[in-house]
Amino acid sequence: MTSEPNLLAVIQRQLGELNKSEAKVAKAILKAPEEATRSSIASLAAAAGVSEPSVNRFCKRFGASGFPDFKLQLATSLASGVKYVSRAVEFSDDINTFPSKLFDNAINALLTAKEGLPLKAIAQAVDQIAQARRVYFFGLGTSAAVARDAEHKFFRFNVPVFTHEDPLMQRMLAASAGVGDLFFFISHTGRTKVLIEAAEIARQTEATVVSLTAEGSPLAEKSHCCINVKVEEDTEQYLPMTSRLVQLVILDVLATGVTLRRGEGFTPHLARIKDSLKDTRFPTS
Amino acid sequence: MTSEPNLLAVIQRQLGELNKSEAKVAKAILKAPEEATRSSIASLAAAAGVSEPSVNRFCKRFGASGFPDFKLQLATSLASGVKYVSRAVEFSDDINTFPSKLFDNAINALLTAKEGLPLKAIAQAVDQIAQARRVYFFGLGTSAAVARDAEHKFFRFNVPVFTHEDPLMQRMLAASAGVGDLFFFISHTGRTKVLIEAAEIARQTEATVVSLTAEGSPLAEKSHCCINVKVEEDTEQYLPMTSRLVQLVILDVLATGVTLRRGEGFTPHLARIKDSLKDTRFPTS
DNA sequence: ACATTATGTAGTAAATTTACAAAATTACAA
DNA sequence: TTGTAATTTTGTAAATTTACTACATAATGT
Repeated sequence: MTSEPNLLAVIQRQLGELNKSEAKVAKAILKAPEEATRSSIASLAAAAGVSEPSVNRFCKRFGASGFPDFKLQLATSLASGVKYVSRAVEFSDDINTFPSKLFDNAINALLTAKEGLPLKAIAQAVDQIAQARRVYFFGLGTSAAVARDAEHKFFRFNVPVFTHEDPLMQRMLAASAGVGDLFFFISHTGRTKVLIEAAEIARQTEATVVSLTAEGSPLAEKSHCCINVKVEEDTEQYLPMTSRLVQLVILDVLATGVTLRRGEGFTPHLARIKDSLKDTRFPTS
Repeated sequence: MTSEPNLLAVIQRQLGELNKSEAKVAKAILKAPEEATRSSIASLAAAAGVSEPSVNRFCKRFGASGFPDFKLQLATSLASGVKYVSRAVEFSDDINTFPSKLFDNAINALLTAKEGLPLKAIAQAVDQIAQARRVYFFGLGTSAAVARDAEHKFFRFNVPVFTHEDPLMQRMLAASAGVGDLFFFISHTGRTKVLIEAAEIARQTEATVVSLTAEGSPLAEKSHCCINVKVEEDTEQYLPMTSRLVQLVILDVLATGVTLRRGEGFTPHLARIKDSLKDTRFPTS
């Protein structure tokens, strides 16, 4: 399978090297690519003002086996290239439009994050968490909720986890850290002063510092291991919505990674925790 | 433009409602989707063991104008890179496979949720939150973290918000509620006893009870307004991962809804809060 | 003016769709 | 239950649309 990233770009680039009728076809496609994927060879030929075989030859020139194959490649190219463009919510939006927009943005953020996952850093973090004697999840503001979620999740893996939203507690805990302690900092911007200070303090001990934050940020620089999240979010104008979703999924990934490392023998332990919750719930009818 | 984001997920979901030969076609496609986009109607019919018109009817059932159009939609759907059907992580997975699986599952959950958004309930909830004198977000376990996130978010809208993870506090607050108070319960299963009890207590006062939980659950029944989340998650075997993501986005939707109701005049207020955080961060270099 | 390349015409093969008939399923009454 | 009518489902065959090939003509360059 050809892994050309964007067929349209390729066509655009080769425009000069094409002969007259091929160029006509190219222009017609570049003008209305979506439409081209839906039209027949006859209608595209008409739109370009050339004959059908010319269109066919054009397709073959670009590596397709024929017109249908070309349409397919074009469609895939359009889908992966355009994706869902993040759309900002406007004041003119109503109940029928803005919820979908927010969902689209969320989905888009996850798609983007998935493509650029820092697998190496993740694997390293999994190792460090699995080996840690104690894990502290620290975050502030929105990231505090993420830290809380992480606590719940990792707790089930028999890892002694702690969370604190209070910056002073975070500092004190960081100061009294030692070998086997792991400090996991969560921050979208990586620029929150008090959090960076706590990381700095932890760094002066023998503890391990891991962070889930923006690449190249002050927080990232203080860390032994940094998991970079690439989420383009206009934090200046809007509240952080999508970044914390990505953070949560990455924490799921880390938790899952730790479980996988433990192997199948660990599942009974999870089942036991599950059972302990049984009596707190009404049974399913 | 058809706004179906993921054709394969739709097919997967409707599998039960299809008749025999349509189901055969569906299975053949789900088994080898990539191949289906490249094959002719004849070969796909052969692969599925049905006649050509059956394949054609199948395509039309899913909103396509015919087989070629269907192939196109399928191709676009595949191009987005999401592996449609939620796939469980296996112990044989490694760092290269399981992170993508988790992301795919998360994306899928959001896609599915987006399709079946209970807009009416959401609009109603927005109304009630906007009118409330005080809003309490209650959740336990994983949902406590979601409640905490909601608190952070709504706080910015000048709505007096409160969260408590302690079931006893939740009961006491519920008991002393009055007109203008709104209790927002968050629970994936809707079957957590102590939470339902708190909802029951709140219901006996003049407060409004809203819940974000499973349809038809005991908690939903106690509520004036229930936002149903349709997330098929094997909570018995795995930990809830995707449901809380959906919950978070829905809370974003609610918060956005409240902002939109307030109108443009409210933006300065948000800007002020934003500014108050300025000094806590290192400036961007 | 010749060779070469480019383009179009017309015919052919293939693929898709439609119309209709047979088969299977369901609903209902005896 | 069992048989029968109504309905739905499925397949066959013909019609139509679509794409491709071979060849002829036109354009271009030498």
